Amino acid sequence: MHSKLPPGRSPGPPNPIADDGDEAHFCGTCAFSEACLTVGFNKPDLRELQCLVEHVGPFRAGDYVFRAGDPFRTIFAVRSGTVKTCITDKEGREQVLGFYLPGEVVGLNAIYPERFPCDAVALDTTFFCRFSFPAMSVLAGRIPAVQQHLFRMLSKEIGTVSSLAGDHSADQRVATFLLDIASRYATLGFSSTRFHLSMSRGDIANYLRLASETVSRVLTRFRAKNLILIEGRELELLDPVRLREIAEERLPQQANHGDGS
Amino acid sequence: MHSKLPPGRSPGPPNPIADDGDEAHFCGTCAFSEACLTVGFNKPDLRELQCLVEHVGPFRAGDYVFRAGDPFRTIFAVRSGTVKTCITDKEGREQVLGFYLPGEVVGLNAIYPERFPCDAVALDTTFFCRFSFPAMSVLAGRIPAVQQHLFRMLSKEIGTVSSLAGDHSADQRVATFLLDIASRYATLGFSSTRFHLSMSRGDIANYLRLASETVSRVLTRFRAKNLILIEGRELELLDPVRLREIAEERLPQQANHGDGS
DNA sequence: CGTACCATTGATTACTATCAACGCGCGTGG
DNA sequence: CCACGCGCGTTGATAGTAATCAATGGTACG
Repeated sequence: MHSKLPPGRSPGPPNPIADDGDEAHFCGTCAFSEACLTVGFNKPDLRELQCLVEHVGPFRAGDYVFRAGDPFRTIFAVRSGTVKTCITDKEGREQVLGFYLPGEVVGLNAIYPERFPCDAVALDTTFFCRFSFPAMSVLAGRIPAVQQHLFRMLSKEIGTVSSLAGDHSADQRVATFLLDIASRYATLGFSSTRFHLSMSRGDIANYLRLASETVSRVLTRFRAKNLILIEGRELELLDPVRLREIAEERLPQQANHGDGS
Repeated sequence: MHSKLPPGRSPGPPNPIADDGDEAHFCGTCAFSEACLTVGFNKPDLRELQCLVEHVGPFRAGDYVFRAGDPFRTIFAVRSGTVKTCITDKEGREQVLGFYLPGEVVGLNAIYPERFPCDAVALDTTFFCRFSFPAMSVLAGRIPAVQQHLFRMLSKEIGTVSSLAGDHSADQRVATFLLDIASRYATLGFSSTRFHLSMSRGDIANYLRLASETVSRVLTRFRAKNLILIEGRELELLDPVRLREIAEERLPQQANHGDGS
């Protein structure tokens, strides 16, 4: 189980894991569980899904799962651990595109270019279910639930990426980020108020288009306001309601004097 | 040129249009042309594609094509005109998510939520091919080329949205935007150096996460450097190479005095 | 012919990046 | 065992880019 986190991982809460599946069954939290359940675990169709999946890992923190430019053949569903995707421009500057938690699928943005447009890097010790995309496409042609699931995942990813689009203050971005991660852990059945951040401040900052110092300062400020408890990468959300307000507030400074007009 | 634009549109430069299709044929520039051509124009399969498409329009500038919250049933391929998608938060502030030119498809981000997550607003007089998504899914199950095309469009949209992600200077953002629009017009077979911007400065600014004053200033600066000619919404790229450099340069601070040199 | 919106330009503000220094934990190697 | 280096995170001081506030001219439209 999680008991043996390979490198003498210091104390701290165990890492969420989604490995209730085995050779014969998919993980309950797997990105494809819905499709599988719809189809039914015992039908021959499922056997085919089983055949086109491969369990890979472990990847250690810092390992590349794939690299920008690699030919696209497979998509990766995270079983346990965390992944970041990022592009590196020619000057060597990195741009974090996203983080993927257990049950989420990495690599969908590679279908169109037919090459991975970004790197994927493990942040934790990470395991995947690897699916052959061509095989899955064929299956999708025969099983509407699989096809629909792929469409939905792709569409969802568009929405996820768009949500970063707005021009928000540093406070708003950080609050939104914390709540987003929390809700994704909640989906996995883990605590939505207490969890471990697998990524560094630098990665968070990069993802949010901020400087890492700014992220540090915002977190310090949130802690001072008793909105969160944070120690290293261990986080507890003390006031999610207020965080939500911060994330959504639109008026950076409401110096509302009598603008009653 | 493109013979008959249905409603007698007032003066002004002709708007790029992609309506070489008719009842029996799809537009050559249509987002689905590839799928159609792969299948073959004369096969029975294509007849089904024809059956699930509907030509709708015209929409006038400012008209809503769909609104956030509307139930999702159809996707829209732009035949002619331009569309912006945007979300409006509860305080009434708008956030532009994207612009869609002829041949591009609007609405793919609605598959997952099963409702449109954003508004779509015509910026021009605009016509669409409207596709029933459930019907198209069924067809995709039988015609691999159609399914593949949907996957590719979805994946491509993820990449498009991600490209806004980076933290770039105002100059970089504007240069990137101009080149992106130019290349998309080029794909349509129109000039890639001279075209009409259908959207206001405010929309561009909003899309790029800038203030409209900033966009104005950048454009003025680009004109002063002889990188572009711009008059109202008529634009000519005089030095796409240099614009590309600006879009990609990494060091914001370059004390360029003798630029024109 | 007035109203409203768009675009441009100027002056000022302010948010966040940048530069800099320091503490801390950890692995390495003397 | 302890010195050392290194990456990470925090905090402080300063500066710069773009937002905001403000005013003007142009243009479409009723």
